[in-house]
Amino acid sequence: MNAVVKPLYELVKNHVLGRIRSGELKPGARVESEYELVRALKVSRMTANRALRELVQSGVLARVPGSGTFVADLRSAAHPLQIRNIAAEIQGRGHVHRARVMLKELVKCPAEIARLLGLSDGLAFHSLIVHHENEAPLQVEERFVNPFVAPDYMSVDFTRTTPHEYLMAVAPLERVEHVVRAMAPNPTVASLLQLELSEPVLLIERTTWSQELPASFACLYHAGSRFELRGVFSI
Amino acid sequence: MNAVVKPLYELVKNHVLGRIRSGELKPGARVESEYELVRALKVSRMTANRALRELVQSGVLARVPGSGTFVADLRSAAHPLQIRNIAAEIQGRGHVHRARVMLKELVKCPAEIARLLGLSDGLAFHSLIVHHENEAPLQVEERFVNPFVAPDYMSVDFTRTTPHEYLMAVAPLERVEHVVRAMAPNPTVASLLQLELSEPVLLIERTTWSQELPASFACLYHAGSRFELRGVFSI
DNA sequence: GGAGTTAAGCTGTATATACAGCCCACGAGG
DNA sequence: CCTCGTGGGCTGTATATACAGCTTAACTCC
Repeated sequence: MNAVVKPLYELVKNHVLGRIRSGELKPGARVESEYELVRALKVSRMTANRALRELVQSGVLARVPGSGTFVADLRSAAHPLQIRNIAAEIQGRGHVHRARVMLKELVKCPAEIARLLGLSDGLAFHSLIVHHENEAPLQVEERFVNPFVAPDYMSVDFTRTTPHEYLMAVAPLERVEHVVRAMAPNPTVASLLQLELSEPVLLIERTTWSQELPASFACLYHAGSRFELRGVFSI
Repeated sequence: MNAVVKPLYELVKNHVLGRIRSGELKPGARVESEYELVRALKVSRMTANRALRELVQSGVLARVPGSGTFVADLRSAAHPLQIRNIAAEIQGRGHVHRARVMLKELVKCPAEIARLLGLSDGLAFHSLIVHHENEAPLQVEERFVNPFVAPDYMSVDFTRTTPHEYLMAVAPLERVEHVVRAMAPNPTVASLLQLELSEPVLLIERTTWSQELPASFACLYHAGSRFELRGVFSI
């Protein structure tokens, strides 16, 4: 086994990261300029620039044109979490994913959702699907879909393709907005997730846009005791 | 007002993004190679390379050395969410943040937490703080801190600095792990958040590492009806 | 016809060079 | 003493060039 040759810009990044990790450089402290790195580490300025630029993008550093590069103030930095496709997540755990389609219909949707989807007549496709992991219900997915964006929504077999997958294939995704909150389930959701009404539920609201239009609004309900979101952030 | 001159690599990114947004390029489709972009858009290869590299980093494209560049399969892409500092978030809304320190002590902590923090004797600092937004309780923060990482923890005034801020200042943060879930509150948390026991709570568990050591483990409890996490993802 | 070789095309990295624009400190001149 | 200008240092962007390593397809030779 040969030692893996690391790219030079990675070495430059680690040089800076090491001084931050060790505590030598605290938030707000000044980092070497590109030219100083060129002289100290015998690299080209483009290499130093790439290293620093990538550290800015990951939130470790902040740069002020004309002034210098500084360790970012992590107090206000946001730590990322990730929301993944439910079917992919279940399959990634090596388990079996199964979807039960409870409803698939064209309805006049609530005024607030019609407004959100930009529907003048309020008519939208509506689906209610329960996603199972090894036969245990994990997620209830209630979705309203803009018929102008996905006119064939009613003819899709959602036991084979998730609505999210279908929408992405038929209309290129442009923007996704998520809201996560804890709530008590309504009787329908509780029964579909096989929960008591007192058991809390983790709700993810997902709104998607495609080609400048609101494409769909989904409520993803999960049993609090069986579902969690995880995220790791490393500098 | 002059029109803002966009960098060339942004124009190249938009050229590619436009073809994806319009639906012309679907997931898996091949994108122009760097040399094709050089010829088509009259830019240098480094500029095309930067544009494509940044689109890879944002998850829009995937590159295969020796083969080509392709539109990423968004079905498996993860959408980012962000967890922010509570005091910064409240102040960002223009509201008043106030912290009530309920406990600040050295305790023998539960075995599982001792193991998590790598404490052989199980002795850790323990604090319980309620964060208020305009005098309404928003978050209960229970935290166990490794005394070897932050020996002065007990002498800090947490009505002026949040524990998270203090820990970041005293020991450079290296890694943060978050777990988000919905749960029913225990009586202590319910009373501190002024909730009924039946009202669900959004719990964020945060574990931090500093200089190769586990530094702290925190449980952040929020009233489900007053707190939510938000995230936007755009291509 | 099949197997092995070769060439073209691709990404990934690295360098030297150039110019624009911003910031700050220093110094000259009022 | 205060103000204005200037120069040095910094980031940001852009180009031309080079080489390594990988993949794929075509082509040659058996």
